[in-house]
Amino acid sequence: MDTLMTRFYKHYPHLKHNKAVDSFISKEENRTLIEQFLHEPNAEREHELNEAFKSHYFDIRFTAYVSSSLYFHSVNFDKKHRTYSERHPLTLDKKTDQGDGQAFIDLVPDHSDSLSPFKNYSTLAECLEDDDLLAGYMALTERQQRILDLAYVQEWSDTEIARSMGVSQQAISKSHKKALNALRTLLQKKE
DNA sequence: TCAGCCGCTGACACGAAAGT
DNA sequence: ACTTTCGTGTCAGCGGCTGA
Repeated sequence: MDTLMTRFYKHYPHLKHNKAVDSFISKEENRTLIEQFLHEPNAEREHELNEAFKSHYFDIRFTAYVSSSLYFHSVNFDKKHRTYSERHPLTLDKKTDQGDGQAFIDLVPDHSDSLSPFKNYSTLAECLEDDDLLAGYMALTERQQRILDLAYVQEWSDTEIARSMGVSQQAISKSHKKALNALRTLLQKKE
């Protein structure tokens, strides 16, 4: 590798310390091209080498362009978002008169624990009001019904359901999805 | 940036029930 | 008896999210 670079820079001393050239040489396929050119220099091989370098240089510039575009786009987005929020604060985002820096939103009690619509039920059958949906639910296997009950009434994760049923999370995920697909198919047929 | 957790998916296997 | 279909299982791998 060292000898290759020494020989290469002997041909092109002006390219020494050029980062683009260094990264070009670091690639195995490019080293092979250089090796071939140095071993038997001719116009065809030089052209091949030049084309490979052009392609490599384009990649570098393209990556840099995309990277800087993403950076500036996100910075601009953040600036616009902040400016808009400051000019048009939502009622709940406004500061209170208390002088403690609190916003109205901070005074709203969090009732998220009691938001579950099925808190007072133990199975989906007890709370489904749509007849078609209920019929679809009843057509599922007992196991699938059980999984839907735990997932939507008790709000358990697949992992928790799996643990309680003594099977893997993947098995629950699969049955869960299958049950939903069965329900969807049944409802589509009814429409 | 990385590790851990969670959920999803594909591949493959097995047993039971239904169909031929 | 054999084949097909269905429900269910595991394993491996991937991606998204989150907290350290």
